[in-house]
Amino acid sequence: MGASILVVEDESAIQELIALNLSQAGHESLLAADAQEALDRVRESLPDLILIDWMLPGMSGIDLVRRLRANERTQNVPIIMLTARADEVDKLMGLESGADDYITKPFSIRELNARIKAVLRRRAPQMTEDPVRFKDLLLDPGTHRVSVRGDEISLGPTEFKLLHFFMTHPERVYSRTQILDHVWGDHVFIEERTVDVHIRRLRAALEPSNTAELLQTVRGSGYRLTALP
Amino acid sequence: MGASILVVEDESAIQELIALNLSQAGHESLLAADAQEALDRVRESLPDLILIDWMLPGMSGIDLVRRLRANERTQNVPIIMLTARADEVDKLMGLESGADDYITKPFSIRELNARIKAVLRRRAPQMTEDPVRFKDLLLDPGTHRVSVRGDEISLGPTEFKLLHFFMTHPERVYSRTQILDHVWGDHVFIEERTVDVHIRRLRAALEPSNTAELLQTVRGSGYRLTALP
DNA sequence: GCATGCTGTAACATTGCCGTCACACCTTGT
DNA sequence: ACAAGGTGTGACGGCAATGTTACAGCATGC
Repeated sequence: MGASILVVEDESAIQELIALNLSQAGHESLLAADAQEALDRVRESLPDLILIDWMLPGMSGIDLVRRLRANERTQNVPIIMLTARADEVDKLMGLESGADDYITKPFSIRELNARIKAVLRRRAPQMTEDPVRFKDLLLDPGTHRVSVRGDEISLGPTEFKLLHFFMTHPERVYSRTQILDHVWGDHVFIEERTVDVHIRRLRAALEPSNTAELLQTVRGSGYRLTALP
Repeated sequence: MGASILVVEDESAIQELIALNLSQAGHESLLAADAQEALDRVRESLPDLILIDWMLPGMSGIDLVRRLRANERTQNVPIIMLTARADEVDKLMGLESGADDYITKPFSIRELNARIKAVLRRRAPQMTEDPVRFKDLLLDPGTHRVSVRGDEISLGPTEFKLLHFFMTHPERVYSRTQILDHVWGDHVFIEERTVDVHIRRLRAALEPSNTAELLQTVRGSGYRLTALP
């Protein structure tokens, strides 16, 4: 814990309420009263999460979300919307505009905390250029090599990305759809069963090093890379 | 509608006022005059919502909330605080102690009803991606694993969802129809007795860890996951 | 032009789970 | 004690999910 959270809210009462609550939960809160101030704040330092009120003076909360999503720097920062209007339409618009979650006012502090915790928890680890280690496996995106205790393993491009994804997201189960999104990229239109085939090819490549059993299938859910039996 | 609501209030005038109002709204009201009585009541049957007066003889309302939140059995029951003191501080303390909402006295019946309705609407404990604990059981949807004190339990997809449902809705009896709706999804056309079979399979899987008795049969009503003997 | 390596898809094989039934057992009321 | 309904239990056929193999297309390099 101990995340930095930007609160964009014009009503000072609610702002203080949230800020106090966040600090008690061990978070650092940054405050902004309108969209422009929020954008300025974000330019200085990137928060781990942004809470945005739907109704803001000047630029609306939704427009702010769009702006944040359009900016490469901020497009991956999770956003929670606060809205007084409980209509389904609003919810949809909020999510479509790019928010990760929304809460309708009046909301309880418990609920707010739960949402924050949930959003922060699924703050996904990114696939960077750094070498990744998992059990005996060593994967280096820079040199594009995979090895087990020094013995190199030869993988095709797709198998490499697939293993890279699993090694940066170990122990977690991912559906075929999620795997397609992360490894192939969103919006690709590929048969889900194709994932199975690549899992098989990856397993075959890992087989000689006896590390294939790390890649488990979870019937009905997807696949997972695990260190446990 | 038709929720059971526990009212913890020492002033009998207000108590009766609320009870009358609740019954007119189609709710069943349970009454308790102090914190201890409230705890006793809760032990018998779990209400859908608890109204707690801030000022109570003996243990204060806030302490009661803390006690309820500390108890595994009651930690997810929504709570609304009634308080005569309108200070922001009080609001904060009430919410931080674990209440879902608060109402300052004097309050209008209309407002009370609105709050109750709102809280009940968002009451349903959701089956999220968060790990769930219940007694010795630990279920993690993210990794799709269930364990008892470290020992993993292997479950099929349906048994997993079934256990997940019960663990997020403990201490409450669900009919076979309700279980089908929640676990299989609405509008499925499946024999109700099928639920029995899956309950049996789940029990068999829990048997080795001596946690099978947590899954109780309530003859004529359905099933329930409970910590009580 | 040919060989090579990789990919996505389809088709077939296999596994494991699911839903249902039949019957045994238990509970309740008369 | 009996009947009647509710629940436990074991077995079984079916089928959906997954494993596996084969193949055609498409780059790339020689």
